[in-house]
Amino acid sequence: MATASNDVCCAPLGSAALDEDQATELAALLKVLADPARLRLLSMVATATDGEACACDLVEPVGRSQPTVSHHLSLLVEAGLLRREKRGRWAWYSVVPERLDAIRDALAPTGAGARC
Amino acid sequence: MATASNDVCCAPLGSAALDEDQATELAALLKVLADPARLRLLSMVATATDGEACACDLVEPVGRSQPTVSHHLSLLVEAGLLRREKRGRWAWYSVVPERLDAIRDALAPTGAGARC
DNA sequence: CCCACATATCGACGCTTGTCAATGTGACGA
DNA sequence: TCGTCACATTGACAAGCGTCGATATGTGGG
Repeated sequence: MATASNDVCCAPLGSAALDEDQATELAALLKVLADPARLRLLSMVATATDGEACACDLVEPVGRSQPTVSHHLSLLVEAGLLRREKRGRWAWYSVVPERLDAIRDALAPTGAGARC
Repeated sequence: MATASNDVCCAPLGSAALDEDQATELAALLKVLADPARLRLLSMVATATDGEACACDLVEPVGRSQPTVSHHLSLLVEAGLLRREKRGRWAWYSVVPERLDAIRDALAPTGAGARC
């Protein structure tokens, strides 16, 4: 439920004080990033060749159990930061750069770029 | 203890896969941001006139008790995101823009700017 | 001095979350 | 069809965190 219907865009921190709803939405997105395992998974996918990585290649290097990795990947997908594509019995993940850009813009001191 | 000795700089997500230590450090910093009350406090200080705000003017609009607000402000200061200056019996807070920039750079897809 | 005020600290409470072992669900190959 | 492999889901547990009331600390005014 509530599968990344969010659009954090257009709310730079320095342009206007956030109300409770905006803050809750942005906090929820940042909370997904604020975990070592998920940051590592995201960076591993981001730096993978061809821009995508198979889940089977992520479990061992991240140093967590397979269910834990699957759980983190699901959170990243649900937050719109990763895209999942099943091929046969493997799951391939790729980054959604726009989503990361939206976060960075939300943290901008000024009115952000011409994105909005 | 460990009062913001961090320098998250120079580790863009998309340039190389983060190791456990880098990920833990960046996650700790993001975790401070990933809370509605702290995001609101940060944005209120950022948009305040003269770039600084008195704690007494933050308690009521943020809708939390005074001890809770004080706690969140302390976390933001400890993370290096806010600067605290005591004047008489009041505490004035101002943002540390470089710190926010460092976070945004760490989330950059490429090798970031010429900051490093 | 003593009191009022602004802020910080303490102690406690529920809720959230990261983690794993065990199990479920499909997809391929023999 | 059966077994194996890749991945997701479930259930449970400990640790962390946001919150508040009560209290401590420190500052200025009368």
